[in-house]
Amino acid sequence: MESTERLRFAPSPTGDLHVGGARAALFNWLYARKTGGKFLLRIEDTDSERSSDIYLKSILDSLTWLGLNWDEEPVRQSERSELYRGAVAKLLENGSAYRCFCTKEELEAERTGNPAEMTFQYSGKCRSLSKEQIDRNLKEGRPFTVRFRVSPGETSFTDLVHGVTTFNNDTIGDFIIARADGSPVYLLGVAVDDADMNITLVMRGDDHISNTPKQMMLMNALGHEIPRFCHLPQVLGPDKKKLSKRHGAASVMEYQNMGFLAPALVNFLTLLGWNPGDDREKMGVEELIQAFSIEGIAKKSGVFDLKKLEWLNGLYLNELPAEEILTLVLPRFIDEGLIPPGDRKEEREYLLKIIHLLKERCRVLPDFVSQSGYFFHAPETYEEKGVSKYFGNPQAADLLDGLADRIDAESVFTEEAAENAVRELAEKYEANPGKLIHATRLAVTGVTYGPGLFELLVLIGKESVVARLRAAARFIREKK
RNA sequence: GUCCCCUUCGUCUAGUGGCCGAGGACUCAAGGUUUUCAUCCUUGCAACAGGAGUUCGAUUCUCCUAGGGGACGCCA
Repeated sequence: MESTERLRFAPSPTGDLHVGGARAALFNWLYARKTGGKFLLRIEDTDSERSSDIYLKSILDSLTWLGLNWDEEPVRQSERSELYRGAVAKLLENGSAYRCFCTKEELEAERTGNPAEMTFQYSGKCRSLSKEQIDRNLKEGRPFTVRFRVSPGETSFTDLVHGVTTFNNDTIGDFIIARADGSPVYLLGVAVDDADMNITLVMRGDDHISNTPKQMMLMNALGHEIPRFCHLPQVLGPDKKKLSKRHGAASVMEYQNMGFLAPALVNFLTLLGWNPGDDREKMGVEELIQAFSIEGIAKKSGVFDLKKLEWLNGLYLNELPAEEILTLVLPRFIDEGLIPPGDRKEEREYLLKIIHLLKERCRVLPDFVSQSGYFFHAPETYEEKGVSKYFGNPQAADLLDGLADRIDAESVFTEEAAENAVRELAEKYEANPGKLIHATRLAVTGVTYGPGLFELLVLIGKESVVARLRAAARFIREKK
């Protein structure tokens, strides 16, 4: 059962965990868990300008929230500069790399030199500098970067989802592997670390396909074994462009805030670009691990369909015990000022009852808050289309007042009592019980939809119900 | 511009030469259930990018075209 498979997710802490990144992490994790291998984390923070620990923490928090636990201490590239320096020295020594003294300005000129061509490939100007020239430049203290010397030929690999992919090396310019300040650039870090961490399978977004030959060249030059590669399709926005903030929410944290459940997001993200081979849609994490396979990964990039996520989330929400929902929504009720801060037993019990009534009507967490205002205060307005439908009848005011009196006289206010009260009253006035039910709902909640009326009334309580019925009756009379 | 990748309903997808007059799911529409809404159930709308081949037979194989995406940085 124990396998030697080692996978990694390598985020760079320059922002919150992106949905696309999360999906890549998830696939790596699923495969590792499926095969009994290891899921490792590597923090690619070689760009000190843009990296920050705040984002690092945010990314780790999101991974944890999703349930993607990692196996070894995360590797931080910013802490391993000696390793990269050694690799650069080795490459310089064996002739695989060379110093490039071109300034940024010179390179810029090279680029804009032939705008029609748009070919951003380094000319190779410093490729064959003589030893004397190099020594002279060094002595003068001229800054330099280190470039990899791409040799002719072609580089090809068998991608686990795309099959054999081949690149002509002529189309790959000599690329920089170390900056003027000596720090390593992404390509070098990846090659060195994937080897050092004994990664057996590199699984990442397919926007990295064209980086693959470069990394292979580096690993070859360094004498490392080449891992297998598996490139995942991209996650797109509705406009078919890479998912980004423009599309609304692009980070895991935003979806968390929007009230989605982690298992629902995990389920949804797995199904985006992968399928079990049968018609299953709702799959728990264990089930996903069981069913996951590289063969099921799609080549085509997929559009993130928020509607489907909401549907799936609704399914998960529906089967979540009310107690757990309570823990999740309590802060939201407090934020909305519906209940005072703190966690008192009385409020918990009240909320629990509300959750029971609302549960199957909600798709995301905020729905619980937005649909339950009337459990805390009398409606301020009445839904317009309901008013014309149920409050238009001149008899309506009398009915509501009558119901208020009837309920007020009730000693124990139960669902049965409430139902009897409504039905008896309707009979007395020779009115349609359905009509009275609707009018009562509107009077008490202000809206025309919601949970069963009688359970609703009991939960709101006799006193409030009576007051609201009378207020509505007054509203109807004043309206005329 | 060069290179790489991709192309089945609006969206996620099944389909690996005949089982496809293309299946499922989300969305949408209609109906049923429900005191309302939601749930649930039923039904419906809706796709093989185009063109050449190969073959007795192409959604499935090959080529071309078109379209989309990605990469090309002292970012990752």
